[in-house]
Amino acid sequence: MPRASRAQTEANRAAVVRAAAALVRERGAAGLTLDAVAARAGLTHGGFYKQFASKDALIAEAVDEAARERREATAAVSAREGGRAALLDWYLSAAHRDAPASGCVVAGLAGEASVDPHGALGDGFRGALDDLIAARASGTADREAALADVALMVGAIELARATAGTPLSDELLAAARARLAL
Amino acid sequence: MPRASRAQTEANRAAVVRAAAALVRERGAAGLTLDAVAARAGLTHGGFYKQFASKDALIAEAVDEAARERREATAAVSAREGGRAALLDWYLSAAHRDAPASGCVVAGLAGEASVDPHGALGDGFRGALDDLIAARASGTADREAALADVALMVGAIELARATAGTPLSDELLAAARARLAL
DNA sequence: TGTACATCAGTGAACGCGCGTTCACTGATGTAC
DNA sequence: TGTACATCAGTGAACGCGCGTTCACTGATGTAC
Repeated sequence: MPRASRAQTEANRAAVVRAAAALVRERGAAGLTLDAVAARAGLTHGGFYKQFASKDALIAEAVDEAARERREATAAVSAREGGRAALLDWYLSAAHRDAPASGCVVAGLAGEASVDPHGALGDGFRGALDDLIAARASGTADREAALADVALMVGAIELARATAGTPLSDELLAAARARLAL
Repeated sequence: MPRASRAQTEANRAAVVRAAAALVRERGAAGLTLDAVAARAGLTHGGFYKQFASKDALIAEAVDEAARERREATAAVSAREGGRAALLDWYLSAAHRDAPASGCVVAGLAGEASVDPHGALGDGFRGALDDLIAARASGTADREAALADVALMVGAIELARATAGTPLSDELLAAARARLAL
């Protein structure tokens, strides 16, 4: 399958970024392989460097893409009546726990970002974290409370994922919901 | 430096486990290399398989060792007057944020455990998490509150590490302290 | 509009490095007498 | 207690695999006329 059209080329590039945005949340930046990304986008890995400077450059774009996807979904929910509560319900749900690939990028990458804050994903991660804080703080003036809320949300879902399949997992999500519903 | 005495052999093995317990918290299980562990223990990596079945076996021991170290330190603090508050003060301190190698193993490995709950560190991680929950719950009957507290503690320190060097990092720790001091 | 040709996106294979794992070797330790 | 010898912890080098990166090649796309 030689030379694709310009439109196809652009579509392929976007598909690669979207595939990477999913995989980086599911497996982390270190666990993401170019082969897996290309396969998910329906391509082979050989042409990768025609479109991207390096794996790190893709990671950076992927984190931004994941943040953008999530920002749009969050904006839609937050705008509704009772948006703050609905956002929480989703964030601390079993569905979100079980689908990291389409979930919050902050939750998916917090561990890696904490180990290597200056890595390829650092800047994008911090941008996404700012988004999440802003989303939680929207409609309130209490930034300190929003910060604690976000830390709780991220910690709860990460621990719930680490204990998935055990009773503790659901308990953690329920405890976080109870705390934040106050 | 050929054949070491039995006492030396035992000391070397323990040094390797302690080195791994520090490095696994600092760099994660995937970021830990046998070369780095051996060097930190004052050895070369060649003799590694005389003592351990695999890297994964070392990881499992290292996580348990890290949990043990932390349990002892925690027990000492918790036993004191105002132990619960003192534990929090340490956990959410800049010192703890900046020294992951000697810090809480749950905070250090939550990200990796959430991405790969069935990996080499999964069981040890969950054991350490149970310890942390028990430490926080000690003296209270409210398990649900303890679960939310732990999720907040872990989330706050992870996000603080990911943002280390920015004002947000200290803000996150302060917000978590304020929330838990209630 | 059609034709000739240059471009270049994607393929599949190869390269090179890092790191887990293995191995031949050394010589002090530990044991048998 | 001393001597002879087998054991084996640790060394340094090598092996092999995974994966990021590079490259020669293909043939449809895009352009010049």
